[in-house]
Amino acid sequence: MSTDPDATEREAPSLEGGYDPEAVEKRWQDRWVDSEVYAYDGDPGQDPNTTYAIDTPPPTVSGSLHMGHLYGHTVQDFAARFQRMYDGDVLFPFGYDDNGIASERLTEKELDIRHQDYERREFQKLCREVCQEYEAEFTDKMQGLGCSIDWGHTYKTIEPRVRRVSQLSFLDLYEKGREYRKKAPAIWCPECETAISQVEMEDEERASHFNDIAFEVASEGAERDEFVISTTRPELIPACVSVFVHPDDDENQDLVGETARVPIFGHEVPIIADDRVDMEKGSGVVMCCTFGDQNDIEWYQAHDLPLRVAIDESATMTELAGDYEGLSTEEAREAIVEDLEEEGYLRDRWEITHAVQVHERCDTSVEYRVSKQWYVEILDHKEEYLEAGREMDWYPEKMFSRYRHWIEGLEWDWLISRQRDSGIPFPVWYCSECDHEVMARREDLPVDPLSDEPPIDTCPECGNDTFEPEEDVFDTWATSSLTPLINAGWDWDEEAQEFRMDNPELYPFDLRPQGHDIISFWLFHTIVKCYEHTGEVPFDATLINGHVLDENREKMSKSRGNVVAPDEVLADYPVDAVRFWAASAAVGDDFPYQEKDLTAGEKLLRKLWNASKLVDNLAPEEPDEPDELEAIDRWLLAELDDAVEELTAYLDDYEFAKARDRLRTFFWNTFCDDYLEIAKEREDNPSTEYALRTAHRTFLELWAPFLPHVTEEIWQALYADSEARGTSNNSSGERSEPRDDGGELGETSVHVRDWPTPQGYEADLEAGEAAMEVISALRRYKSQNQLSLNADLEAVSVYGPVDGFEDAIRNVMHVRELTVLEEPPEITTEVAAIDLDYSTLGPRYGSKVGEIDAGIESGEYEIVSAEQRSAEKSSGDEPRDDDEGLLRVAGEELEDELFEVELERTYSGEGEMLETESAVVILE
RNA sequence: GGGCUCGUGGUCUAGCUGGUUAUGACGCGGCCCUUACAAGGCCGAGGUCGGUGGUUCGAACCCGCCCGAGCCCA
Repeated sequence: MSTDPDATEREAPSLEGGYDPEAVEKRWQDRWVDSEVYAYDGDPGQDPNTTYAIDTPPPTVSGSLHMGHLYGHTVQDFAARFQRMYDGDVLFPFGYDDNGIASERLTEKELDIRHQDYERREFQKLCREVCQEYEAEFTDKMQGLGCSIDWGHTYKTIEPRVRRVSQLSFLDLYEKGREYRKKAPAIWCPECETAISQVEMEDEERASHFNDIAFEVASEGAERDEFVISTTRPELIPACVSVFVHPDDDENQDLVGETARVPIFGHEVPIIADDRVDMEKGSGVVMCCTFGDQNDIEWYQAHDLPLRVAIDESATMTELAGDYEGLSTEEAREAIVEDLEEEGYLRDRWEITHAVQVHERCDTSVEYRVSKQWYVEILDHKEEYLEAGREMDWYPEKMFSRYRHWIEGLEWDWLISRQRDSGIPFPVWYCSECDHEVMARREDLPVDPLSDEPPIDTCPECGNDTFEPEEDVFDTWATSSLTPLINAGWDWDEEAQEFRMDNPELYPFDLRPQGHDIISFWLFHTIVKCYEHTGEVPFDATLINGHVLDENREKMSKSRGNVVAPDEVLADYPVDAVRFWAASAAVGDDFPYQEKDLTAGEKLLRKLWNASKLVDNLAPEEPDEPDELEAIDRWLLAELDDAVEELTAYLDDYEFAKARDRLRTFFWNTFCDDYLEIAKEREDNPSTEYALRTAHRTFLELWAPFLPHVTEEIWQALYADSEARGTSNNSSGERSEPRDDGGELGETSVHVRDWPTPQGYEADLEAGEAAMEVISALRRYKSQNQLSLNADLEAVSVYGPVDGFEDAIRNVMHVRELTVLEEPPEITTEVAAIDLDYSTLGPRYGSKVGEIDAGIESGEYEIVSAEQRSAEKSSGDEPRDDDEGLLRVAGEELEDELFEVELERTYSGEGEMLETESAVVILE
């Protein structure tokens, strides 16, 4: 704490002057962090039901904070703050994903080095150092968002603890038989020189050429000498292993069973029938190369074709390409086309654009290569993963179908090995004689086989005593998918010989939030991993947030230059205003960033501030509750009860936009515009003073999840002290010496209070409603007559249910003489319209409704009043309930509950008549 | 090409287990300094719910087709 008295004074929360978010927000952010207000201090034995845990997807460090981070974390924070107040302990952790290729590149760039020049552990150390700076900056910015993250509960995917968890995970799945190592075609990035998984590919439109190339028929006695195939990749011709024709392709059926000679290279390949041929494309005859695409792989496997590798791991032509050896695929393509043309094999060539599959990280088009890789078997558990998805609550629900379609479309097992120089290594060695797999011991983890020795001296299979380390590292998703386990402190218990968690009460996590673009891989992989390890679905619910678009509802992108940086926004607007904007979108919907929406938030902060000042002026801090509240005050608190109830339900269901609007409307319109205006005229009234303070405290609590800074400032300025005193009064001993500022805030903060519950106030809500209508009508009258709102009104009569609210009306509208009429005023009424209750009329009368409508329209109807009816009935036989009127129309008798008569009133007395929904007001 | 989603006053939106007067905010026009707030209050204008066909007594809401936008996956 500062010793400078001026500074202390300036720093103290107070309602003096206007609200100054710039100073206030920073101050509270710092104090919340310093005092660890949001620290998770649940204990491992506690009830999981009162523990709310969020599993946050860790952002990549090297990327700067963007609107997606801001929005995503703010939405999570709404849930965290609400749950913390509502139902017990909350864990809102934070992680950094610094284990990926992105941070390696960052390190290389920052230090101007190449990872190849370093030993793996050394390079990782450098990565950690470089990332640390970026992480510090990122942390700072995250704290500037005011999220209630527990900064004592963080992790980095590059840290040794996480490496250990990743390797443990690998060993566990291996022992469970869920992982295998296999030599098979895999998707390969020649730029990164690594295998990648299906999910790391994306399609990109590229300009290319279609080439029609003639192949000779080599076998004797064939019906023709040659045929033509079309390809975009002539450089694959040396890798051609067969030619395919569709079995239904009559035109080319003669070729099946013959042999083709590959142009230039001269090797001969079989011509085979297979229904995977696309007959619509080109000539209907296609070549199969190892490998041009996924189809080639299927053919290779189905027809047991030979492997011809013409392209190496760096996309350079191999020895097999003959004269083209050493060229890049691009160069070889051009050279081969030229030579084909020269030798007369090229029959046609034209430009096209087509979708090429590229590695999402570097945009290099991928190859398919046969190599030995590690896989997690997933295809056989698709049903279980689907079922796991069904067990979770999806917010919004519709997002589940994306997950389902994703799983249904899976065709490959999950390839988890990457041929990269850094990352988390496989804890595996292989016998140099028999290739037997040797796993590290759990207690030794984390290990790096490149620098650590295997746990055994001789191979149990063949007795050999030399081993080769596995050089590959894990796919980063293999680690990122473990965050629930990392957050719950999952580890191997050597003594018990089983996995256990430091905080089992956290798992499964209550909420997994993330953007809708990463459902397919991040969420999916996390479910796969955690489910396989624990047999449980890792999340009760998943919250899928939409994207922040630009003001024209277009996606923000660097290339379009329409990116809005959080820094810029926060420089101009209070965090609370930004949060209020973030709460405006229904969860799952994309929504635009528009400045005017931030202004709306700013206005709200100002309103809350000013209303608080007024409340503070109107009522003592802690008024006693009177034995009997007056009608107007009881009405407010009853309305507040309703609001609390609805709001709680909305928030519990992640309906932040609805909660926000409900609260804003009630606070602004009902409390400020209606009640406060009335309260101003009721100074020194104990009933009103009590209601004012009760409502005000409750409003601060209700707004706290949305507007944490301004509510904390007001709370601390007005109530924190008395609450602290109150607590000590209730407890047995004296109040303990105030601890340092930090510890105290953990108890006095508005954010650690209990969420409000309805207090059971009962009031005549109808009367309140009628009174507000009357006030509104009088306001309208003044406004239309250009009177100021505090102008006096001589005499007003009201006919309507405003019992108990007479004084409120009189005072707030400055009515000298208010009369409540027992009888309707001198008015003549005339039927203006008849409203039918179609919802019951429709089902009952069906197509007759049209006639009824027409009858009313044309005036051919009769209203029989209750009196008339009873007179009629008295002559009839059965006397029954005759309180009700009747409507005779179109040959039907409609009962009272089916229609309502709208009257047009004409006032024949003195003065002016104002009408409202449920009251009549006469001004004299 | 397949799937999902969306299309409501000038702008952003609520409403969508069908019920006839379509919600609110911003913007716009007018009035009002009233015991906090003029960056406030009050009042008002403005939409037939992308188009079209159908189901129904009745459709913004259900169904078909079309147009437009976005996302995911090939």
